[in-house]
Amino acid sequence: MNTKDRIVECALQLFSKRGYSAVSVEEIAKNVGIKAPSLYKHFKGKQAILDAIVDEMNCRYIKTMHKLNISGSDALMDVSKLSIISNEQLTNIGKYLFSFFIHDEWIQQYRKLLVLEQFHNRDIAQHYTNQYFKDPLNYLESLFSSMMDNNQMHVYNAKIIAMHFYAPIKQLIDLCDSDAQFENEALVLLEQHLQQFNALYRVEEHQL
Amino acid sequence: MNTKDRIVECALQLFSKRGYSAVSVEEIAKNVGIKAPSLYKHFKGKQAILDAIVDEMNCRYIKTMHKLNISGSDALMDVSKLSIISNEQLTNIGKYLFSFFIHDEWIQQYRKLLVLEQFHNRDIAQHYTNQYFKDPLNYLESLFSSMMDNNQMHVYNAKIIAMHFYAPIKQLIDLCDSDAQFENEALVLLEQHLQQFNALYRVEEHQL
DNA sequence: GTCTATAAGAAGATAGAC
DNA sequence: GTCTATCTTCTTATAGAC
Repeated sequence: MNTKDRIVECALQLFSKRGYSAVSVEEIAKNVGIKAPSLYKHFKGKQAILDAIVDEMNCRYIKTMHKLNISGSDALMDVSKLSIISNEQLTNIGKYLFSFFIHDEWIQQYRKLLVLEQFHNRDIAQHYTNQYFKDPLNYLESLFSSMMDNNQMHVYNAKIIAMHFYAPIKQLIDLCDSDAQFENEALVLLEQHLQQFNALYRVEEHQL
Repeated sequence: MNTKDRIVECALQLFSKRGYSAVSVEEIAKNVGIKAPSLYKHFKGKQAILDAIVDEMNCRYIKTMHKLNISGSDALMDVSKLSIISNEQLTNIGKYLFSFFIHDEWIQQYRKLLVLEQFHNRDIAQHYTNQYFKDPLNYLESLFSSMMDNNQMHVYNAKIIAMHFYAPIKQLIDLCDSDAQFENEALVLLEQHLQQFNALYRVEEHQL
């Protein structure tokens, strides 16, 4: 990997733990393995590194969303392509969401960065709410909407069903971010949550 | 109010928006209306101000929890004192939780501080997970447990019911923290969430 | 592109007058 | 308790050699 990318990587790692202002340029350089002044050949300044991180991760996010919506995926499939979604498939969507957000190191570090900078940076607050609230909820709302149309789910407010599906998942993610040791417990709760969600909302499969 | 308390108040206000390390002692002093060196007559240093905030707010939290559990309250009542909880009372518990967390300025600022410092400070991470995850979930779990015992709720996993009740509320709080303008929309979603929760989980009232 | 040297300023903290 | 003056260290950033 070239030096510029290594700077972005190291900076993200440090920013995600302690926040932008608590990390010095010298510390970033040290982690990369160069001296601080060398870093200024790659970036105009400290702020430019943060901007590059946000641009890079935002770009990756858009690409990922594009992939998931167009070409499908193991778990997050195009809503319009599926007529019937089994309980197991729905459970897998929940598990996939959780482990994707938790186990991709870049995703996790960038989410932590968004959390730490959200209150004094409007753009970052916007990225955070879009990526971790509005976009997933909109996706799930349309998924559950079409499932209700096909008599696969009991009829309720689709937006609220989406919240009931997603909010517990996001809560478990937040807990893991705050304490990585919680993950094992989170996996059990995730499984139980998804089972109970199916029991509450799904029209029983033998009735289909 | 004395100067020491004003320092704590101003520091919390600033820390909650930009985080501990982005705020200078001079800036805190300026907000209080004194010069930076005067501040050192009240606190040993910057870190001592943060420690005082955490101690103070932790103390308030314990007192509040004590009140709610012993002497009861309009909305969050002692579980053991109530034999029957109506749909409306349950809805009020949810609304009270939300507006208490959102509208008390100290509570909101302290929550934001906990969020901003959680990833590099174990004590703060602990306070955050206790106050915003474990404690409310434990309270609700025992509430729903006793309601199931009394045939007021359909029988499911009480821990998961608690998550289904609380996670959407916490999610709406997080969204309001990130964007205060979201509050009106959040109130609508909160109402719909609580209604749907009752519809899903509660044994219908005329059956009692 | 990386280094050493260094400027320029900010930040935490102290001394001592009032 | 508050102030002015000051110290020291840290931090961002630049200049210029290699």
